[in-house]
Amino acid sequence: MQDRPDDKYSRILNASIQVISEKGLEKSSVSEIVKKAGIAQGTFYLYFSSKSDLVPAIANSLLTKILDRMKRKVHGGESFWSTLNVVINETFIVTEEHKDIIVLVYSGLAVNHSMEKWEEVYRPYYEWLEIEISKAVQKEEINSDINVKWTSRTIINLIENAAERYYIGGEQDESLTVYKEELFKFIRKSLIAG
Amino acid sequence: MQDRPDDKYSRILNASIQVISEKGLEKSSVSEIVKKAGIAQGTFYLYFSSKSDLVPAIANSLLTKILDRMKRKVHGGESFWSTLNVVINETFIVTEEHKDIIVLVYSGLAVNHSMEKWEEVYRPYYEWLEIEISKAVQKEEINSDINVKWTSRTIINLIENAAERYYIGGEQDESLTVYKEELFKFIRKSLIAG
Amino acid sequence: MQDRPDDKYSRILNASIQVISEKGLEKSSVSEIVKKAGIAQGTFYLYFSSKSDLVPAIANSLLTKILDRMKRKVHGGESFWSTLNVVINETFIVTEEHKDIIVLVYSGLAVNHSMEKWEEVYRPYYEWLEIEISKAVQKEEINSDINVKWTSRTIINLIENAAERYYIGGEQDESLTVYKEELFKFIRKSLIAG
Amino acid sequence: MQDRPDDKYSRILNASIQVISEKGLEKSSVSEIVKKAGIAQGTFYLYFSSKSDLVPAIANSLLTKILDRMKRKVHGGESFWSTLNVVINETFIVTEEHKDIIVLVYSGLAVNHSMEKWEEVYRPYYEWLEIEISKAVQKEEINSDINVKWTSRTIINLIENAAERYYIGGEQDESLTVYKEELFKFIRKSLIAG
DNA sequence: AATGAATGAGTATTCATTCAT
DNA sequence: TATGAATGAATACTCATTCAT
Repeated sequence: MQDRPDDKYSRILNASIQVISEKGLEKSSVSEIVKKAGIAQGTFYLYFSSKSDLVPAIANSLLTKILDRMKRKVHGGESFWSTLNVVINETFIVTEEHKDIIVLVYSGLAVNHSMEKWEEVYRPYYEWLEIEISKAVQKEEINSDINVKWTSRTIINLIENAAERYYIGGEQDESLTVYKEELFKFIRKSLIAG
Repeated sequence: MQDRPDDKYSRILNASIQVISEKGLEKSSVSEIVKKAGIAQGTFYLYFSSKSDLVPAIANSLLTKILDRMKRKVHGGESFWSTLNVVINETFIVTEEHKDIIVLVYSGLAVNHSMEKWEEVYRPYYEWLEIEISKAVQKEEINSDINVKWTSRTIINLIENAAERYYIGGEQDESLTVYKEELFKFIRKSLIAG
Repeated sequence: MQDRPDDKYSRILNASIQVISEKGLEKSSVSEIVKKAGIAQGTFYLYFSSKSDLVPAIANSLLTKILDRMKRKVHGGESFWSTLNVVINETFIVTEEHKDIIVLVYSGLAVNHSMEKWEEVYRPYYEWLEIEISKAVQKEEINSDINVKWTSRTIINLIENAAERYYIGGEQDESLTVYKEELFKFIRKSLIAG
Repeated sequence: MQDRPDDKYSRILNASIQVISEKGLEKSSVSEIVKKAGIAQGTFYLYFSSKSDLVPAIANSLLTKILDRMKRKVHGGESFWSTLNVVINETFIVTEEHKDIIVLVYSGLAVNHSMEKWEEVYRPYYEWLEIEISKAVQKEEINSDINVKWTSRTIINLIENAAERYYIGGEQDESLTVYKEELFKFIRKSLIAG
């Protein structure tokens, strides 16, 4: 992972996302990825130490994208409930766009027993929400009797799971709006002072 | 999958769980599984159509186990909150016991694009909780203003995720008791009438 | 091979011909053959000692069929040239009917290094034509200056090859009638006294 | 197939011919071939797409060899009968030398349903003889009342078959010289004007 | 004679990775 | 940096054959 991926790095990453979206990780070969990226076989290993090194890079890329979108929509003055809606909406949008690869991202790290990577990749996202929650506690929008860290992670997982179930699991009995409202209500009731 | 797995089927399944727990699915070989099961290579294919056919079978085995444990502890007279505690406790117990394979189960089905299997395997569990929730609604223990089906699935996912984060993600900043209480409170607040 | 194949033997043989015609020998499995024959796996080995034992049996079946057809059309009084036409016609008819398996028969025996079987299977056919040729020599229809045994085998091979080239090799530039006439002329010129 | 096979291609091809001559195609393993060729397993697949891809390559190699030998002995001034003798002699020589693999070549293409390859491989040989026959027709050495294309193919098949029967089928009742003379006479009588 | 569950040897092919250029 | 030819380890799966019933 590099902060400023040069051209080749990005080309590999994008080619990976395309190929892996189509065939899944196991059935994707490095040779197909480099072919799509337009580089030589050996060049791959100048940017990634192995094929499985792609997974955290993809995860990072996607989570960075999600977090950037959220930050761009949240400016600081609004209520926490507005922020929560942003989190829900953006998660659903990105999950829909990347549904073929997002399961890999959400779970693939775990499957490969690389928990440290998982933690590392998710940390900025978790921490950003922790801050938002803390501010909401201070503003007394939500109950002070909660564990901020635990709540941050639980909410993120809850929203991700709901989006997955909706787009990937095919749980589309209701309209998207109703589905997201149900989710919003569920979380809100848990958090509000009462 | 068979309701009454005969001896060979069970031996393969148990051997698979052992081997896959140790090495993960990809690094587990059929030859190692059959060696541990004490059967011939070809016999494997009389009971499973392929190596990946093991995943839903293991998932089914684990979920059946969890559900059986829950049903044994829930008798019908108790409050929903008591039932919810059983669900939380049993999920945490089985997750701890099978933590090396449970991520595979929760995510492997999705990764292999076998959503139908996922739905099929989870259905009895989802439906059982739906009934419990419906009863609680009738008893006015929980808010009638909820979508029972959606709530059932969300609660199960929420609890599974929390247990995973605790045992697999290493999110053990607090005592298990406190952690589970946090979870119970979070769900309870979402459900109670108010 | 049995002179009076009982019911099961015939069912296996016919199933083999069907399956092998479709997929070729190597890709045909005993399990598929027995399935089509409607018998148990083990029963196959009561009638054939191995899978490759099928090839000479099929060859024998086909050559017996060809020879029977020829004998039925040749009664003894006609000229050798009439007999030659029968041989050509019947070879072409059976080659067309069994084109998917006949290459296997003509060459498969040789490929499996089982020359003795080949000789054994072809012998009745070769010998029948030797007798016809000898009679033609005596009737001074054909040149006495030939090696009867060699000629018999050469003619049979020549006709078989021409039929193969026509139906299997796709050498169908001309009409079938013209093609067979070319063949007839070629052989006749070689044989006639002059 | 390449016109200028590089070193590795040739080494694989020669190793294949040796191994397959000994054990036949089915019982020859790629691992044995690469071992004999002194290259890595994977390298095989850089030059041949599969094991069965060897068959047309071997066929091409052998037919090229036969045709080269013939062309070297035929200079253009001689009579067609001299050329025919060259064709017979060289076919017998190469058949003897490669008797363990030549049946595979003559029949393997056909067995594998790869008629196009067969046609492609044989074409230069067929065409060369067509030209020789045409010249003989012009010189009035042979009957003008023949189909040149058909005759070319028939003669080649006839000679190949005779050589096979002699060396592989064990049809060695007479001396080689007498056997070849019988063959020469048979063809000559068919062709000469009369 | 017939069965069919069980066997286990056998192998083509893939592909991540390396390294000489 | 970049290449891509070469490597060779690694394995799921097939299927002819057996044998207890």
